[in-house]
Amino acid sequence: MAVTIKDVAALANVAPSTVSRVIADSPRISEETKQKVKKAMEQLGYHPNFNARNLASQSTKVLGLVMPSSKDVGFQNPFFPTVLQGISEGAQEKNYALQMSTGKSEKEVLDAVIQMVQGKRVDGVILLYSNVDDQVITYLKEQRFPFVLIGKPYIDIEEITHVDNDNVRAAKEATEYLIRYGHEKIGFIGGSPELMVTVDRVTGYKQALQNAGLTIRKDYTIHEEFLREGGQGAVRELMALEQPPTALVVADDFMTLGVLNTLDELGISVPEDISIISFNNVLLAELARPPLTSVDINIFELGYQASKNLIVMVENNNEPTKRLIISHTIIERLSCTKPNPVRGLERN
Amino acid sequence: MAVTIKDVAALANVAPSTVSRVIADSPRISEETKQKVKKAMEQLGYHPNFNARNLASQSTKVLGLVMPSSKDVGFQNPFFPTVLQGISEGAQEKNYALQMSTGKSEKEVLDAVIQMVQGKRVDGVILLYSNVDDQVITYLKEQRFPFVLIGKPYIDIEEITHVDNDNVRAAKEATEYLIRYGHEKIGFIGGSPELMVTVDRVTGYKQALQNAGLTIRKDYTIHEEFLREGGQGAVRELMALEQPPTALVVADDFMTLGVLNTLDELGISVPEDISIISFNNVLLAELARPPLTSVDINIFELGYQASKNLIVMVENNNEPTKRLIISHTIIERLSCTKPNPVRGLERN
DNA sequence: TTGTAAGCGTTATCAG
DNA sequence: CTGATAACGCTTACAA
Repeated sequence: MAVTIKDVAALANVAPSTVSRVIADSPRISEETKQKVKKAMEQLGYHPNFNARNLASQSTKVLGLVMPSSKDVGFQNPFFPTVLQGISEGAQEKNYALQMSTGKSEKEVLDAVIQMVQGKRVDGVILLYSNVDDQVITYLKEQRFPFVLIGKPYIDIEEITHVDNDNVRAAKEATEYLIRYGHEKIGFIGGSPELMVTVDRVTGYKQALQNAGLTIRKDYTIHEEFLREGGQGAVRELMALEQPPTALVVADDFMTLGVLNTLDELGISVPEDISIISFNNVLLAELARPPLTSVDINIFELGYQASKNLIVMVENNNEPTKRLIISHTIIERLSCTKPNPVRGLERN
Repeated sequence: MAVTIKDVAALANVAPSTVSRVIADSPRISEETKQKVKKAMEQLGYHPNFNARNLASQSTKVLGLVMPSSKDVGFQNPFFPTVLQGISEGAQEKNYALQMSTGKSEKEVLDAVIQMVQGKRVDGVILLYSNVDDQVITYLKEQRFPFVLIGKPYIDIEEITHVDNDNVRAAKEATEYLIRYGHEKIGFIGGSPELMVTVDRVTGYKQALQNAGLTIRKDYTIHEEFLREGGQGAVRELMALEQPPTALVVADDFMTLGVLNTLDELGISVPEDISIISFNNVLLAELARPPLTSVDINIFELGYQASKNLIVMVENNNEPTKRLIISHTIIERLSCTKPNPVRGLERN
């Protein structure tokens, strides 16, 4: 059917192995035949068959991507397209392809991963999320299969290569940013406490309060099951307190959108009545009303470093496990200002 | 290294070919040996090697996904995660895997596709976008390689299997919806006129106006290069007209977010001063302020049907080209109401 | 520097 | 119904 290495060999008057060497850009081959072969490949429009190559070389030049189960609303988070871009760029640079594995349930996801790995479809795997007590991680470790996690592992942190932000520091700085504005009653709204990001960000938030000598009120920290309905009640509760916060740290831009809505319904305006700083700095942050002051966590870079490093792990066997910390920056926009004294007293 | 078909054969006391038949669930094989072999596979923890299988069978059970070049802002549109979910589900049902191809420029994307196809990495391809004069389509057609397009092709519409909405009807209905509220001055904001979606939606918008006997004003139709800065100027211009529209048809929820912002800056409120109906009904539409009345185009289904149909094309050679139209529905929320008579006069 | 030949793990074609 | 055996297209010792 298609043109194979043999056809090229025949046309160039060399052995198939020579052609193979040219493809691999082997050093020990004369410039002359190299050119001759290349010309023949050109002429015939030759493209190597990956399946054959993979089979022979026992590797695929493909990275597997494990997404959260698709029923997860988090899937809709603009975080994913961006991290994908980063991964994709890192992979492309080294000529790796990307294979996605998804599933409707956690079990389906695990099965898909097993197929990928055992079927030798991929050389390594990137996990785009991390659940508590994750089966996939357990499996991958047990198989000693190369993988990197984007985010922070729950367990065996020293044994799992991962790329993450310093989320506690980021949250600490975000909170301090509000404190510098003079806020003392600062609330925290985050996602499921089962997510490490949430845990880290709450920690940082509390550290900042503590350092500043502010009291940490338990009723100031709430967890919504990610936006939508969830947000409504939570924010309402928070604002109905006798001493409602004058500023909010919200763990995710997308979530902030929901918070903004509820606030609007309550007739509370941002930043006049309440300041908000949030996280991730996705395109949305810029488009929100008001534009959000947000901690840019460099999503693209998270993905880029993940694939970059996975590839070294794959290519140099026995790479040490690493922890890569991506930097963050606070992007100032219009959602923060000084506390409103009037509003602060209003309910005393 | 790993356990192969031979090991299974040895343990089960049959020939490798028999094992292969069991895997393929061949009908002509005794229930007895089938069980025997299955037990052996179980016992050894056997998993077929896809590379070997692909090589021998000349097919991969993998579908290729072609995304727009990643520098494209459109990449950030929440449209993608959703359509991916649909594609993924259709693929999973038939045990197909998904391989992504991306690139920073159009050329890189084309190269990636060529690699996929020539390298026999995939059995078919799904295009998640369609550019005018697209190289990828040209290439795929020329190779007679199975592919389906999500959206509407620019050319050779009868020869390209695609799944799309009836965007002109959808836009017509959306516009009529506004007309029914009593609006007569209706503007249209859409993306690049190089995109078929935009073209179709403008067409539908104009049809509705015409049918209703309303004049089609040229200065009422504007195209922004997708949100952000673009939106600003355009919306301002529109609202600065002597007779500014009292309602807007906006071609994309994400874009509407930008429009909403500019409107807010201008002190124009939705829907009191101006009504807006938009398209896609992504999660964002629900979260916007006010919640957006939006045409639900069934994004998931677009993806689902795309992979479903691509798989039949791949498996039954010579399937006829099809055009699949996915239904749409207007989801009413709070961004539309009757025209505000006061505002209408204000500038006369 | 280049050629020969033995795999890589399956599937597919024939026989039996 | 099952077993040999030849592909599939490429890589990689081992020779030359």
